[in-house]
Amino acid sequence: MNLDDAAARLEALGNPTRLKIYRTLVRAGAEGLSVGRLQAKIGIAASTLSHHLKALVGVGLVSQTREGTTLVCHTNYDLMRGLIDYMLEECCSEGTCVPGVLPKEAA
Amino acid sequence: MNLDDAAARLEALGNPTRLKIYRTLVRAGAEGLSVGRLQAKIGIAASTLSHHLKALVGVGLVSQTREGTTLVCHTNYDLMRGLIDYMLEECCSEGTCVPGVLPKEAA
DNA sequence: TTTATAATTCTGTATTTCTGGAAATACCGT
DNA sequence: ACGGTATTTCCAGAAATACAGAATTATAAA
Repeated sequence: MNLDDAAARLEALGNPTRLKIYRTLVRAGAEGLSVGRLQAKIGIAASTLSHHLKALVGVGLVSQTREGTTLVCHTNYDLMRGLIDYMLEECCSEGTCVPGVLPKEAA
Repeated sequence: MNLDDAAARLEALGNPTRLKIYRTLVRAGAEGLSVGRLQAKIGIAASTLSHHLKALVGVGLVSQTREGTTLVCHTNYDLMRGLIDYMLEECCSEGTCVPGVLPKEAA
């Protein structure tokens, strides 16, 4: 993952409403959650939720599968793990965050 | 760390310029980097850099100590570690991201 | 084809963000 | 106090974001 992709994903998560959406989807587990159920849980206008979901889907953190008229949303664990790895490798240093993790381009 | 604080910090890192600033500071190591040296490395206007630094300092990810006329910037590893822990605990689930990590409010 | 449900897109408004030049401030040496 | 270097604040414009009501599309059932 490069810096721009990481920044885009951090930005997507860097909004309280979107972070809440993402966390709610994580807690829904493997079966995911439909947009409608998500709206009921979060309590925001459908159009607003749709915009936020579009942002999360756009950076790959969330994926959607259609089941009839309903759209089911899932979190993409691999991508989240990749993002966390990026932060550990690029934004931590010399074991100060996690023992054994070294920056790739250390001085 | 609560959701709003996490979101604020993710937002601070969710800008390519600020993420680059943060990563540059991490790579500078324990001695940190002055604002001037940072500007030379990043190559943006001083006022722009100052705005971005203010954002990073505001959420606690970066701290500054004055040494004469120069301001030296340091990353706050503890806070970054706390942010990563938040993501692992709240945004991953059932060992899918990291084995052994469970959400606090699992169904 | 009509009806109903689910979700998105359209539209508009208010607010915020990003950027950097110019001016102001902070600190130090003389 | 003065001069010089370092950094911030002030200001403004362009662009992006957040929000939500209204209209539209997508899908399925009758």
